[in-house]
Amino acid sequence: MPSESAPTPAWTVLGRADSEADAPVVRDHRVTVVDLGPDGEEIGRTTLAEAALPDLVRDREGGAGPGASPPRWVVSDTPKWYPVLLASGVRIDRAHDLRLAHAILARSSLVTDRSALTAADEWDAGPVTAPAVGQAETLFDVAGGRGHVKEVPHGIAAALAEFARQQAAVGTASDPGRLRLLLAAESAGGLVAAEMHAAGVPWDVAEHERILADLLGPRPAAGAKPAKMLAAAEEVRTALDDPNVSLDSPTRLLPALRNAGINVSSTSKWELAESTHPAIEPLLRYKKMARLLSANGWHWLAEWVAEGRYRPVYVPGGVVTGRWAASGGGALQIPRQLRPALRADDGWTLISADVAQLEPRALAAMSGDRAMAEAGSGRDLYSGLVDEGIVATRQEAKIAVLGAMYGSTTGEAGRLVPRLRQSFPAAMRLVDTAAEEGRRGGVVTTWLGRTSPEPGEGWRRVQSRADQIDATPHDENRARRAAGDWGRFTRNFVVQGTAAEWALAWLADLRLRLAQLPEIEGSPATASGPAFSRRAHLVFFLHDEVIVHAPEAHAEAAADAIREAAASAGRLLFSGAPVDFPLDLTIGERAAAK
DNA sequence: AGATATTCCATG
DNA sequence: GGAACATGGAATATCT
Repeated sequence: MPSESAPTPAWTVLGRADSEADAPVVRDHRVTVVDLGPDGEEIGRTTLAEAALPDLVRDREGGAGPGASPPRWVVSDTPKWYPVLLASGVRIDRAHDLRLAHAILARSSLVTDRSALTAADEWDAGPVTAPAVGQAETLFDVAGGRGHVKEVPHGIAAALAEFARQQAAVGTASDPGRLRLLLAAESAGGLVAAEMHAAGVPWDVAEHERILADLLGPRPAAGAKPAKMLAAAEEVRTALDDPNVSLDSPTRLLPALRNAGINVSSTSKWELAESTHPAIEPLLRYKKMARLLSANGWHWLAEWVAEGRYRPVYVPGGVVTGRWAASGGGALQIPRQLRPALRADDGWTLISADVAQLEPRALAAMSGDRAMAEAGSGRDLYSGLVDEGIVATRQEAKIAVLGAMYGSTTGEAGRLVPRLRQSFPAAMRLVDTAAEEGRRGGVVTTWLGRTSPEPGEGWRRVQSRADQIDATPHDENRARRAAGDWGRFTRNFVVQGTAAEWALAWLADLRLRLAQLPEIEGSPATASGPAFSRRAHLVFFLHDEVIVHAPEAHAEAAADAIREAAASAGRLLFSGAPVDFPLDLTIGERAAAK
C-alpha cells in the first residue's frame, strides 16, 4: 500500500494473487492490488485476503483526502469483482473493465496496431454469469453459473499485461481521446449494470396481480388457462364453426382459418387484422392474453420478483452495436401495460426519463448536418420535419426518418426517404456511405470508435460464388440480397452504435451525479441493498430511457441530475454541434405512454 | 427423448 | 423473389 508520501495512483489494478491462480479451491483466497502511476509505472503493490478487499476499496474511495481523487479501478470483468463490493455497501466511482475494453480495442479501426490484442485471445470471452444476489459473498469459490462459458483470466499478472497492451493500443490510435472516452463510458456501464442488478426495480406485486386479474381473469389453477382466455377461445371456435381447434398451434390454426374462408398465409396478427371475419377480433384478443400470460403472468412474478424487487441481469456490450443485452425475465421487453407495476417504496418516488428521437439526433450530430439539427432543435424532431415542409404529417416524418436509418427502399418509406436526401444531405451521405461499405464487405465505425464485425465466412462464400464464371441467376440474387442485408446492418450500426454511446455517456455522468446527492435520514429502502438503500439510484435503463428511484425529498434534485447528465453527454460527445437531446421526464406518476 | 429451428410478439 | 435495424423468450414444430 502506498505510504502517505507516495504519489496518488492513476489506476489501481485488482487481480487474484498469482501464487494461487492455478491452485485448487481453497478458502481465504488472496487478492493482489497494484497501483500504477500516470504512465503505467508500478508505484505500489500489496496482497491481502479476499475478505479484506471491501475495506481497502472503501478507504481508497472515500478516505482519500481533499484534492486526492479515487483511482480508476482496473478489473478483469466487472461482474466478477463488483457484486461482492456492493454487497458490503461499497460503491466505486470509476473503473476500467479489461474484458469490455478488449472487445472494443481488438476490433476498432481507430487502433493502428491491433496485433498484440488479437493475439491475446484469452480476453475474448463472455462475462462471468453473476451469482444470485446474496450468494456473492466470495470472489473465487463460486464455480460460475450454469454452462461452461469461457471466462477471461482473473490473475494479477494477466491483468497487468492486458492493461499494458490496451494502453499501448490506445496510444497508437488515430484519435486516442475518443477511444478513452468510449472505454470509460463502457466501463461505467459495467458498473451501472451491476449496481442496477443489486438495487433491483421496485415492483408492486399486488398491482401486477391486479392487472393480470383485470385482463385475464382470476388466477387459474396450475396448468389451466384463465377464464377470459377460455371465453375468447370459445368465441373463436364458434365463429370458425370448428369446436376443437387449438389456438396455440399455428400449424393447426392456419388450416382452420382457411376452412372458414379467411385467406391468410400465417397466423400473425398484422395479417389477421386485415380480415373482417367475426373470428378475428376474439382471436387477436386471445393472442394478446396468451402473450401476457406466458411472458409476464403469475409464473413470471413468482420466478423473477422477490421481496418487491425485479432483478434482471444486464449485459453491457452484449449487442454488437454497443447496446446492452439482458437476460432474465425479458428486461428488454417489459410490456408497457405493466409499467404501473413499477412502484416506488413508501417515501420514495420513481423518476423516468427518455430521450426523444435519440437515434436521428445522434445521426444529425455525428454527420454535422445543420439542417437536421435545426429540425430537431427545441422541439419534436418529427414535427420539425412537418414545420419545415419536408413531409406532410408527423407519421410520414417518422416513416421517412426510420426508413433512412434502417435502409427501407419500398412502400411509403421508399417514397419519402428521397426527400430527406434532399433536405439533409450530410446525414444521408453518412448512412449511405456506411451502407455502401457494408455491401462491399467492409467495416464501419461509430463516433467514438466501436467497429462493426466483419461479415462471416458464409457471406464471403456467397459473394465469391456469384463472381464465378458459372454463377447462376440464383447465385447472383442470393449474393445481392446478402450484400443488401449487410449494408442495412452497417448503415444502422453507425447510428444505433453512436446513439448507444450517447446513452452510455448519459448513464456514466448520471450515476456520478446521483452519488453526490445526500443520504436520507430515517428508514432506508431496505430491499435495494446496502449501497443504494439510502440515496437516489438508477434502477432501470433501456437504450434511451432511465428510471431512478429517489427519496421524495430528493426527487427534484435527481430530476435535475438526469437533465444535466443529458446535456453533459451531448457536450462530451459532440461539443460544438448544435444538436440538443431533449428529455421527456416524469416524476412520480407512471411514465407517459410513448 | 433431447437438441435445434421456426413462429410469434414484446421492447427501443 | 424480396421486403425495415437491434434484441429476448415462450411455445410449438421438426430433426436426429
